[in-house]
Amino acid sequence: MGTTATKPTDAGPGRRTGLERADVVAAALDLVVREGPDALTMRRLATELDVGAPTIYWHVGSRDELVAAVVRAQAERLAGRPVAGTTPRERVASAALHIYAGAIENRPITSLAHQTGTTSLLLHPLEAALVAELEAAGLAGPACADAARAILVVVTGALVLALRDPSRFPEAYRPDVLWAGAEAPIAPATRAALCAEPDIDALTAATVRAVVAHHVPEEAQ
Amino acid sequence: MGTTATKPTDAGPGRRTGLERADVVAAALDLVVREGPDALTMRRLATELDVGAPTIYWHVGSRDELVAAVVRAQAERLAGRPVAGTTPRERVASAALHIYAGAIENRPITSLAHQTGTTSLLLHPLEAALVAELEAAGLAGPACADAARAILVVVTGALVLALRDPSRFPEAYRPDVLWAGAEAPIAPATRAALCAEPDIDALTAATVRAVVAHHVPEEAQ
DNA sequence: ACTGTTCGTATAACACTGTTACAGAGGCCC
DNA sequence: GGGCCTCTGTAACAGTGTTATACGAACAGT
Repeated sequence: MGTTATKPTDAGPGRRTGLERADVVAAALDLVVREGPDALTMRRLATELDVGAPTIYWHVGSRDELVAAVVRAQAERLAGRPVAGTTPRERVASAALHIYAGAIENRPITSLAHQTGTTSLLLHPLEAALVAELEAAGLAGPACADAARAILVVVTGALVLALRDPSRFPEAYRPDVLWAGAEAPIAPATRAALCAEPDIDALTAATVRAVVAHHVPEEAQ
Repeated sequence: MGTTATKPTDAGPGRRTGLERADVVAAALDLVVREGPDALTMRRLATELDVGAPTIYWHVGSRDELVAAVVRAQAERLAGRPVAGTTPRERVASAALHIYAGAIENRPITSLAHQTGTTSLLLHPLEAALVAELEAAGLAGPACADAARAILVVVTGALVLALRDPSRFPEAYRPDVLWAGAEAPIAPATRAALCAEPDIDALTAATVRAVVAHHVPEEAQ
């Protein structure tokens, strides 16, 4: 009789699930998209994949590495968008705003990148697309790199502003409350404008265009 | 004999330490400055104050509130710096760069603000100083608020860039490695410039000035 | 067919984290 | 004295990232 039958069960130390690193990263990305950055827990992800926690570690090494891989995966998904516009300035601004929009649309992953300090990883494709357009516009070398970085700075700052969640800190520290109670002598109209919720998309677009105009020469005509 | 002598010991549930909320916040700020944002643990802070962990909660409510208070305290420390320059543009740019410099000098707290999404709390004094200078330059209402926010976006983005720590993500994702291996057709000079470590201070100063020039009219003379 | 090595996985634990339930002293007011 | 409020300690809960260990399955060599 089969004392220890060793039946081909699908649970136990020896079973192979055919899991690969890419599968783990994909599942992690999916989990973050579905349930937000805080849901990305090693045990939670392991459960999602019907696997034990150490298996995750075997495949991806550590949580930091996993997050970096997830952010990179998202960055590559964002990279494909076509650039619009006819003049060099329009095309450069378009490249910048596309990635901004893509990051906004996928809030959870962008937040994850922020929390872990990997924003620059997420935005790397933006830099690449920018560099391509900037070189097409005639820039090269350090001038080109500086222009790309300046635009990147604006997009990064805009993302921080757009993704901030005032519900996380206490009532008294909400921006509008802060402005309403500021003792500095501010004109009433200005104070009201500061208390109101900003139109971040418009602000971003205008600021990006200003910085682009500062670096990209106007088209010769 | 004193069976339960209740000697005036300085340990036990009933003792008063004279601790106040402000002390807790100050100790937390000090701890972060000395040992970095990750050292700010409720138990660690409690040990630092020679007190039990629940005492911290009694005074500050939760970690989120504590962090917000710490960031606010740092923000107020940053607010005092005098603004330099004679023309309105110079003065506005000076106010922005002062806070940028202050945030850079206190990396740990700035990182803490970043990780917890309270950057806008840290930068609020910047906004206030900016608004004062912008109004002095003749701006008011929405135009003034937009200008302040645009400049704030640049400073925020610059801080993210300046504080990123490449040692946190794996070798293959370091910016220079990424650029060296990018398959896009980039001119060699540009590629070299992208691989090099950027001069973030100079980049920030130039970008701030560009955005300031976009919002603040040139001085009538 | 037998071995031995490598791969991939599970169980169980460690050292943490934020947070809270509870109890109990000390001071205050009546 | 009694009662209340303030503050504090002990102990725990549920959760985190991570690792030591063991163990089965697949493959390689003879």
